[in-house]
Amino acid sequence: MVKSDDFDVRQFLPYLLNQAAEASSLEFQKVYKDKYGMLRNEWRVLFHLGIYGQMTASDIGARSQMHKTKISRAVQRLAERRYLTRTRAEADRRVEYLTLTSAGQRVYQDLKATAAEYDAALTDGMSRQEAALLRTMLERLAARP
Amino acid sequence: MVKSDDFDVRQFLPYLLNQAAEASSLEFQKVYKDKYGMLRNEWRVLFHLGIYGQMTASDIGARSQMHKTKISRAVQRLAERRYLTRTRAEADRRVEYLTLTSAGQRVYQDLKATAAEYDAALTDGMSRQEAALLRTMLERLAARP
DNA sequence: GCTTGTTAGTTACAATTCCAACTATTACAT
DNA sequence: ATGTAATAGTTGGAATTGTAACTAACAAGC
Repeated sequence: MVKSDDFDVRQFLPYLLNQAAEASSLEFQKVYKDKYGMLRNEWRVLFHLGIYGQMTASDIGARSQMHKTKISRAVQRLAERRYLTRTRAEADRRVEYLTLTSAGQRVYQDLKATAAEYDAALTDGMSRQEAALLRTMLERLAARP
Repeated sequence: MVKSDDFDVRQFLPYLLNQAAEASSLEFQKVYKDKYGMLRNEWRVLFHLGIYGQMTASDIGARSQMHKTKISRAVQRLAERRYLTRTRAEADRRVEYLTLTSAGQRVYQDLKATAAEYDAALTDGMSRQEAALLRTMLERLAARP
């Protein structure tokens, strides 16, 4: 049983997380949006493919927690821009393998470099331990069912 | 200059923040959504009024970083449900003072109690220092311009 | 008084997202 | 083999959000 009288909702973790997430996303969004006309879901799909190489849409879903309709639409737009190619699996023709084109690879590398810089700026005031602890806690929070 | 070769985008702070924020929001959303048919922006407006008492829409905007159209629409819906009342300011008739009705107060108290419990569950694995540090870092990240 | 500029809040329309239903294909059990 | 269920991914329409333009009221300078 928790007393709510002395609980300050301003300290509510989901609220703080959303504020921090929105603030930091908005700034980085400028990069992939203004430079490449991409949406957040497209950037996410792109970077999953950049990290893991060839994947199916459901692989991405499993890794990213993104809903399959978001993935489907992001993949469509990335395919239109020729950042990735889709290949039907011979063994199971429901499945499509997604692979970055070399143009897609280049965009990924560029965005990754910018992300690295921006991440460094975000963790600027923190000690190395603090930054590491923050990431660990965020991962734990994201993973909880 | 940051080397991006050894930067793992999976550790990218905006990404982790979004994952954690989405995961934790989704669970709490069930409460205000299923129980009171509210959207996230409405819950946010409600809890600002719960904390600070009477406020104007722009007060809420300044505190919450929410865009004014979000606030405007959230206020409309909360007013329809009779969770708040709007009063024109005599001195400056552009301004409206927003105040929770007693029904709104009750909803706020209930949601606040649930939030307290949920927050306790989220910080369950953490030490008191870790939780405090996390909140501080999130506040800093949210506040950066 | 009359411009010109600013601020509070709303509205319109386009872009996104959500949700549920859908197609196509495979798996599995009888 | 045949009916039933499960899975991969797509699509349509409703709900929500974003963006920019808008109204109304105030403020300041002339």
